[in-house]
Amino acid sequence: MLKLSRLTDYAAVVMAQIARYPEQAHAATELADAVQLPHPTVSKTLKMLVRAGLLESRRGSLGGYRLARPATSITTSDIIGAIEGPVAMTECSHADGDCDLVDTCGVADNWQRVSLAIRTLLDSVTLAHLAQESPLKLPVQLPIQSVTLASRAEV
Amino acid sequence: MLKLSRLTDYAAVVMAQIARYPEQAHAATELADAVQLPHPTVSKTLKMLVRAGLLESRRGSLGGYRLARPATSITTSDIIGAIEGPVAMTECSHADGDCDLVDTCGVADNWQRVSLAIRTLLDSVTLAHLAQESPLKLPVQLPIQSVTLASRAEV
DNA sequence: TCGATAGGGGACTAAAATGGTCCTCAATAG
DNA sequence: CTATTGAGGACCATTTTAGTCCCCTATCGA
Repeated sequence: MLKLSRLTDYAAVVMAQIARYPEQAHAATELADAVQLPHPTVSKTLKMLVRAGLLESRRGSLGGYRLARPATSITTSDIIGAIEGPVAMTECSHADGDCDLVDTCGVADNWQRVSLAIRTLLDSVTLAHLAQESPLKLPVQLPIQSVTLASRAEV
Repeated sequence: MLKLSRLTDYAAVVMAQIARYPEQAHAATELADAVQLPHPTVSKTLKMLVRAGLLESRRGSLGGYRLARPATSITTSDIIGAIEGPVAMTECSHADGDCDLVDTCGVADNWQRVSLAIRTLLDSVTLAHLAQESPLKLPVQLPIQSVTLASRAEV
């Protein structure tokens, strides 16, 4: 299904929630409540986001989480990467490719390109986009159409 | 990581192998050998591809597998779908969305759009592309860049 | 200085998905 | 009739994922 893990999903929701009120610090409890998810799980997710450098945390009574940088410069790719590790469709599409089938496979190169295209796409959608109430309809969808035509025409 | 399952990877490799010699029928054993993967696993993969309607099979001594339609009209999306089920990034991005968090989530719409964009991308890359020895360098990659600009400019 | 409020780190478990193997049955060609 | 080749499904081992919990540390304010 090429699906995101559930935690990644949570991460996106939580990040979006924070992004909507960037000024204040958000406690894990508060977020869990706002988002209707069990506190320990949300907490775990938040920790991962901190470790990835997307959130900053502050302990103590007035503590909580806030964005480490503006929502416009946090990408979906960053969020996915924070929870699942770097985006890579196939074994061999990360740098230290150690797939011993490269010879017989004959598909590696092209997969890597597809992978790259997806990464680029995910890089182009920011947290600011996600957090927007109004859906980002055309901006993403329309230009993609031209890709379809372009690459189809090539063959 | 947003990774394909290993079986999907195998499927792509095997399909590409078949696509390179579309005239003949390919026995599972032959394919397993060509691709350097254990026979039972390859066999399983082939069965799945048949059930998804991407391959046609024929039993008996001169039997084997061949493409159900030309390589140009089989997409990577089809292949992924055959093994992992329909491409959908989030729980709620398939039709029968039954996520009870839609209200508090506030991100669903946009994820669905990202999902759609990826699906569109995967639809635009065909088996013929994959099977090509020479990588499809620019066709896919360049137009995507314009997506980046387009959607960034929008926010 | 103390205590209440928050997060940090990591261990641990249960459940599910994945990968891989195997066995028996059915179809086809010669 | 027999050798070949796929269909279908059971089965198991391993890994991944999700979720919980506990104990420690930092910060604020009384």
